Amino acid sequence: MSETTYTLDHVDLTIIRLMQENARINNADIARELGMAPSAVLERVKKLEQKQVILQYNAKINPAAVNQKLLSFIFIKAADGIGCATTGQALAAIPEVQEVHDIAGDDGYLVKVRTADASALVELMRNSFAKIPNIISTRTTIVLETVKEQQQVLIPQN
Amino acid sequence: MSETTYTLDHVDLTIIRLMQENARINNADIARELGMAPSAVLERVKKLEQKQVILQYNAKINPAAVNQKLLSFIFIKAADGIGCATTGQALAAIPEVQEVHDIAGDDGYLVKVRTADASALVELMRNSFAKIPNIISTRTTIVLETVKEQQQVLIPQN
DNA sequence: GTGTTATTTAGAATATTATTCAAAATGTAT
DNA sequence: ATACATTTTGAATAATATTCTAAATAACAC
Repeated sequence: MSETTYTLDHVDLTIIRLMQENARINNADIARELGMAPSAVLERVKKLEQKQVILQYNAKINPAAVNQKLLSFIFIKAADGIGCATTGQALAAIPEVQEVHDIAGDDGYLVKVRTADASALVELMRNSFAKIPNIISTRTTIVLETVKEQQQVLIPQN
Repeated sequence: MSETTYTLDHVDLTIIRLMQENARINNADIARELGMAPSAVLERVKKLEQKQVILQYNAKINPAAVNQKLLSFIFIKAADGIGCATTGQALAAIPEVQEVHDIAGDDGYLVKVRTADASALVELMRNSFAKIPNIISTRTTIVLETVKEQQQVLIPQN
């Protein structure tokens, strides 16, 4: 047990909903919202962490503040065999790469990358991407403006 | 003052680095790492929040645990005029839409969407996307497997 | 350089919050 | 209904955040 099938009740869902919006909310505030004791909330949170429902708590940093102003998506065609994840792994190892998705269609990956600017992107592609053997081709899409970017998932009400 | 240009020193960067990985880290632990007093760390954190360097604290929820197993990227071609952000706004208003990026090239948006499954995606496109006037065409890419998905930004060492 | 002012930090005191734990309550299965 | 397991409560305790004043440091004018 303990991984895929863990049924979340109303209490769990409320906790998740609140913590998604503010990971530093305290147990008393959650407890108030739910009409239960803080210690019980703590138990729930611990269980949610253990069951890997809550994966991590992270601070969302303004990319511009740390000089990562350019966001790009890169489609990568790879010569990997079926089920061979080498290229994906190599891409994931690059710190500037935030996301690597194996996509349906043309044996490809969709990669999300943050760099300071266009020249830093070029440099990254020359230095890091070019070193990955199985990459056949890349197609880069530059983001002009991000209208919305949230990590939060839609939580059912129940 | 207070928005774009706020220079981050070594202390700020260390705080950011630690909080990115664990938003619930306590001030004493940060202080220990930095060799300074917890109260001083608190001041720094407050300032980083105020300056919008730290934007939010959020819990990363396992999408599968809340029945959002399908991740898709959708390219959307829109008939918006230059600088007209209506379509982007409309897309951003959809709860299943996690990201909306205005991309260079073909007057388009790249949208990241989470749904329970393929039929829920179809339903979402019929019900929500189809109601947005300026959308000319869409091209959907289904994610088979996510190799990496992090929100964390690369922090310079300084 | 000196003096002046503003900003940051340290450290102790206090307020909040997390955590523990035993007992009560609730749920589950037989 | 009984037995067993799980969850919750509420009070006690531990840990942490927060406040505040004085000291230290930095920034700046002269």
